[in-house]
Amino acid sequence: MRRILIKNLLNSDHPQAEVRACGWVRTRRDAKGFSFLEVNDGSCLKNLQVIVAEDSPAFAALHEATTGAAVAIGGALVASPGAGQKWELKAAALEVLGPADPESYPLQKKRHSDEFLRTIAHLRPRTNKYGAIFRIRSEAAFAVHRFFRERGFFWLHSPILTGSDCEGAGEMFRVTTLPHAAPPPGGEDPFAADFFGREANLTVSGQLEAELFATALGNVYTFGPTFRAENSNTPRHAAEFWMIEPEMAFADLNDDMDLAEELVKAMTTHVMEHCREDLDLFARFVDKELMRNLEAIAAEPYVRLPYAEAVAILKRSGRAFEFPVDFGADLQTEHERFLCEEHFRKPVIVYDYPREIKAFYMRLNADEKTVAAMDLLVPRVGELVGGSQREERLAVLERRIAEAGMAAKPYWWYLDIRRFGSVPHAGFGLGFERFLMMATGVGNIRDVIPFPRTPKHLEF
RNA sequence: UCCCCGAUAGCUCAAUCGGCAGAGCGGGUGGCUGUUAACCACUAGGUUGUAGGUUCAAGUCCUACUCGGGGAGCCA
Repeated sequence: MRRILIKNLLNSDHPQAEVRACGWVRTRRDAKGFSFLEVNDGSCLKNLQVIVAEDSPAFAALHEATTGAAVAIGGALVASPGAGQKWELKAAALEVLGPADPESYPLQKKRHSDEFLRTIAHLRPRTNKYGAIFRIRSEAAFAVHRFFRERGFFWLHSPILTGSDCEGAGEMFRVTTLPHAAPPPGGEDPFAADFFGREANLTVSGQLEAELFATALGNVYTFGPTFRAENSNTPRHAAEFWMIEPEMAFADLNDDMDLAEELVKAMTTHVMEHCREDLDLFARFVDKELMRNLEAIAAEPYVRLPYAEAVAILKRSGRAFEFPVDFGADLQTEHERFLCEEHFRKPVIVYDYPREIKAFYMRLNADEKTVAAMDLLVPRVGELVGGSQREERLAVLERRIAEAGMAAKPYWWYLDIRRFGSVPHAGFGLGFERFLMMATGVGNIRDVIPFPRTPKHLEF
């Protein structure tokens, strides 16, 4: 008999005489004459309550059905006389597919700390909280694709391996097939004997490739893993993380801010509509304010604030910041938090940053002092989105590359786009894990990605 | 990379001034006619992160290291 997902059994609108359910035992409660098994198959947060009576053939295997064991149960889905669940499964047959030694199985019914669960990341999805996180993660990814598809964007598979060593988004991971022990002789090209015959790295961003395709397909987005070899040790950074990077042709900074706001709202709304039960767990145990915050993020317009005004607000605040606020200096974490958590109490988009503190490819504004860049800041998470209108004027871009002290030659293809049919275009990057932190209230990026990669951590 | 805090049973934590290392949960055994973070009784479980030092005596004080957490920088 084919198994039925527990999610579907629990949503049944009628009793069923013969069903088969499979899953992992969360806990067993023995009474005189029968036992209750709580079985979870990952299809939803809730467990299926299974009744195993002493006089049932299922009883023989019960002693092995301990916490963590994989079981298959055949029986009748009947209305539960007890409070707390609508349906329960009266077992006629019980098979323990994979036992779990209760002495050494590390998960117990009671709450574990996130720190401990990180050390058993292979088992943590079997807990309520992590099961919920990764169901939400899957649904949020679906929301991304749905959002862009509905708007005529094409999903661009930007490369993971890249030959450009100068994307300016942070330290890169080197990719090589050369043996460790054989450093190339001095003077020669150290990469000549390597797989690609030149330096290769893992991508830090698909933006440049997305720009190329935006000038052909119009509107595109990338959604995949990116890699940064920064020695960042914070709850908001990982060496491998997923990023969503849309790029629009014939678009300016206002279009860019509109798109970012719409995307965050659509992802939030989608998760609220499709992950109600899982989100509830976070609203109850992780962040009491969660639902109210998400409703505001999904519905209220975001503040749009030129950088110069942000600086003025911070100066007027009378707040003693650890780092002084001044035009020309980048906003510090404490400044960003003040703006969106205390002053406005909602998401804030800061735009038109001083040119000196932003990347070379951002479009120079008419004032020649600022660039058309924007950051979307959200309470608790900080920078969720960073984007800009791109510099489409060849001469200006070449000047900016020179000013940044960079060589123009490796960018020949990037500059070609400005030579042939150049158009105004804009895009941004949204950190997928940071969105998940915002959506669930989880405070550490390592807990919203299945197998976190951070400095000195590559287990699993 | 810098600053701060921490590490005691499988997990979460206690241990007063430096003086016998404990509890809850989890595990095991038994009990209980419907439980649902079940309940009741009994029970096993420890090189106090590692290495050194001070002391009659160190979980407790000192030094170094390892690991974990928080904050900062870098960013998404």
